[in-house]
Amino acid sequence: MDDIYEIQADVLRALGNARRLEIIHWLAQGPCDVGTLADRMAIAQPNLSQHLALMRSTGIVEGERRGREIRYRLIDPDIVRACGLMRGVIERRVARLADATRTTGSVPLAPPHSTTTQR
Amino acid sequence: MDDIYEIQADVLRALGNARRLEIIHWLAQGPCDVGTLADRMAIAQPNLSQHLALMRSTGIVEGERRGREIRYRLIDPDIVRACGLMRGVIERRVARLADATRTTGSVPLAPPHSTTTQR
DNA sequence: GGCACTGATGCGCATCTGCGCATGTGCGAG
DNA sequence: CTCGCACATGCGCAGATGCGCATCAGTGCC
Repeated sequence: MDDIYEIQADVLRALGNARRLEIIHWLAQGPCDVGTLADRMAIAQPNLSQHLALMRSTGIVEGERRGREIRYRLIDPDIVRACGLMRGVIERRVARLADATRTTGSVPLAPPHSTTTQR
Repeated sequence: MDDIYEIQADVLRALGNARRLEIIHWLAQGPCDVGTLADRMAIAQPNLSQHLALMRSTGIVEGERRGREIRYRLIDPDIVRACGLMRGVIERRVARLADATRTTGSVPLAPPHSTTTQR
């Protein structure tokens, strides 16, 4: 009755990856097969398939056979809306950071966990 | 100009954890100090501090000293809205799964990656 | 000053993730 | 039936995550 958090965390973890966010970005513009997606994203096909498998298992996307290709599509449009909200949050945060940096002349918070400079 | 996905992934990863979702749940009902939060969540204080530090570094929460306590609060209310959208997505998915299971008598998808039965 | 309290940080460990790589599987064409 | 194409899956490894534990740091009070 409370492990709804676990499930929600699974979905959010499935979204917490730049590659998968890019997948959502492309699928938000309409269904697409794996090959085309791999081509657009410049990503290895097995790697893409792994991401798609994960997103399938969490109920974010689903695939349907079309001849020998498989067309993937987003299941729930609210995923895109939620991502849009998140994006707004980020833009506001960046603006806030830029503002604080401009007025104080230094970075206000988060010395550890660089956040942006990863990988 | 495209690593906005990286930043967004950082935030979503920061939300992709049941403990941190619970933190958001409590903070959504008003600011709270660490001790009270640790008490409500039945979690070790150092562990809670680590979660809070991560959420601080991603700009989800912020803390302010109040005497010798520190009151944490959510920075952007849209985080809660996004989580609400996610919750709707999940409820719809669960309903869809239950429906498919009832009509077909078996689980329709995701044999691997059990999703719910982790840890 | 010393002390108690509140919170943050460092360390070590088990586990999970993401990737490249090789290989397996389902489909259509000949 | 066999071949080639489109995806999926298994394996192994480097790096990241979450936790318990001990310890450090800031604050108020005596």
